[in-house]
Amino acid sequence: MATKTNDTKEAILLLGAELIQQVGYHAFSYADIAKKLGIKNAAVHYHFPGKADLYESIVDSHISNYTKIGEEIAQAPVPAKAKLERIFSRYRNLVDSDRICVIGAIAADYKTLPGKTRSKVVTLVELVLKLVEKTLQEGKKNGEFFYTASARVQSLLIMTNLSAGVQLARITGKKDFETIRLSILKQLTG
Amino acid sequence: MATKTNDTKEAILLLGAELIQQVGYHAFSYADIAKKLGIKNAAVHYHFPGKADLYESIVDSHISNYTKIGEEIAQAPVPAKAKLERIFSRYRNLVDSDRICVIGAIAADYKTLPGKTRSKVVTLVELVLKLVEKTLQEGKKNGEFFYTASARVQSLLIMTNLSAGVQLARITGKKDFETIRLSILKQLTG
DNA sequence: TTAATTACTTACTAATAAGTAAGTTTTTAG
DNA sequence: CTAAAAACTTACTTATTAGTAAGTAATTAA
Repeated sequence: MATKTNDTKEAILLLGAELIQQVGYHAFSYADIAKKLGIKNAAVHYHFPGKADLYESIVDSHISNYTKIGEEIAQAPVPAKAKLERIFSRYRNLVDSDRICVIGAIAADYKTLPGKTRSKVVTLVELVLKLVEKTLQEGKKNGEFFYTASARVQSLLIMTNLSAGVQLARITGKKDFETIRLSILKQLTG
Repeated sequence: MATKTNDTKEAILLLGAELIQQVGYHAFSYADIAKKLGIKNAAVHYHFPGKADLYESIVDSHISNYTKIGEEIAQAPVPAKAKLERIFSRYRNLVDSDRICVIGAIAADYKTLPGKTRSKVVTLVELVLKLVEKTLQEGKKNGEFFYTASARVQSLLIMTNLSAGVQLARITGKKDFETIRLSILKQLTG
């Protein structure tokens, strides 16, 4: 039962995330959102009183998305490589849609965010790192993956490759992201 | 012969870079700069007519800094590891001064930058990547470094580790950056 | 020493920002 | 069908933004 309200709220949330990832938190306004959605400024404030509330909801929705992915991945009877590629493909989509990852976007704005928002961001980051860490462990156990560092450290290395990879792709081109993505997998699979 | 002008202009440039790296391009104003330096708003506009001019000058100064480092490194009779660590220490300093790297900061704001500025950014990025690439090649030749990918790809991987590493450190703490930094060196030196 | 150039300040503007109070329309539940 | 709750719009306010025009002070060069 999708009410009109939920549609509008959801649309604001999606557009907000898009803008944060495309131009950054401080480079768009509620007026931009209102204009694009054909609603009035105050309607955005109705759903998200302050810009920080919008930000927080975006982080929340990412937390719930990655939680869901984590649950699905835990049980899925597929190779660890396929599981990892599911996360990789999310990053490739970012490159294609002119975005950077939420975590990278947030890191840039981090010093201007309220404390409450910050702690949710920490949750999100740890969630993603853990997800990759577990997949790496699974792959090693399987004999699919080879790496010498700890799974946690390897997760840090891979996620920083991906996160900065999409950022770099903005500047030097999409090909560099593909290069990075493929060489991570190559190194991992020996 | 450091005139008063050069002092002011240089101070604006340094503070501008600090702010871009700390809070991002759209989260500070000329008024912020003026206030901190004890000058008037219009004085900032005198030296850098538009905010984009300031941005461009900051990129320019980074280009000249890295060009200088490149020249020094090319001739220095020190191990490749020491040369690489010089770049690494720049990134460690960022973490300690609550900044992210210029390239990462710029990547976040990239879509809002004018074309002229963008092309300078490309120059800067390629410069840094090339610098690391050459150092990696030298280290491999020396027998100091071990890596299987091409030097260019290895440079991409290391620079994305560092760039996103300082960003991650904002969120999950400084220790994660140290972990990343040390494991890059460990993997490289076998 | 004086004329010109450089480095500013004062005093604005026009645009846009986030946010709110009060009223209106729409939806939903009984 | 109706009342009340939800989802808006209209119409503001206050603050801040980037930027400029015109004037003044300081430095430099002839």
